[in-house]
Amino acid sequence: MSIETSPASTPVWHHIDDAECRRFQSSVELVGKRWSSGILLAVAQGSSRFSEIVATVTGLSDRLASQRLKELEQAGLVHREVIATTPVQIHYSLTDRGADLMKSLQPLVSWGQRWAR
Amino acid sequence: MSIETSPASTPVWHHIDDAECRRFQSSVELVGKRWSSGILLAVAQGSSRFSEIVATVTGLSDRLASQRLKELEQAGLVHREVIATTPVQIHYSLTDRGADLMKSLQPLVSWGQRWAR
DNA sequence: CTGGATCCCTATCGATACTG
DNA sequence: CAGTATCGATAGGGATCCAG
Repeated sequence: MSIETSPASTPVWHHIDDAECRRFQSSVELVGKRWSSGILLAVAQGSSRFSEIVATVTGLSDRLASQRLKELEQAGLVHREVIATTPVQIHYSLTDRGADLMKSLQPLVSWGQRWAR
Repeated sequence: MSIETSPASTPVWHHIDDAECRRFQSSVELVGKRWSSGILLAVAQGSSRFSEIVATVTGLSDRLASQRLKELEQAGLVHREVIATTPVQIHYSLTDRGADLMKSLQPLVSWGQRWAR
């Protein structure tokens, strides 16, 4: 699956693979869910504790933070580590997969810059 | 706003700009909405007529196609052209901005390939 | 501190029917 | 052909309270 734009021409579709298409779609839908990108950015930034993430992402509630983190963990993007202190500490971090995703999202950031109004 | 991963280390946050962050978030949320990516891919592929898009994107209904296309048009990603024939024909195409978006999404496709299970 | 459970409200969806 | 209108069902979200 790839898309190319030749100069002064229309985009061209080169190859479609259904499974790949679904993977792409589910990825972009997860990341596109409300708060997901904010949480990923916060974690990428260095926020590791639950309350830290909630504080970093403006407007994010406990409930949604919990829910999204669970989804992101299930998707293998975020790693959850329990540290047996009292009280218990939880550390969140990006998995390799998650970190690679963030790098793959960088062109999208640049796109936003290029076309800023 | 940029994210980097140094070898064998954790991702590093270099710079945050709130406006840029919101732009990024709203972009990814629009593209991440159900059917959006499918529609964009269909149009990038060459589907230009309304019914063609609906037929190309499996499971997409008239109503949602209409709604998403309106959103994508408002976001400046898709161009809608009315051709005064009888009956009237509508042609959809990617704007330059939309085509550039699709190119910026390519690393995400590659990411999906790299981490396919 | 890190969430889980509940309530309740709104947005969104799919299906169906209809129009210029 | 290219949508719009309407409706009931469902999912998502905020607020609040509670627990290990």
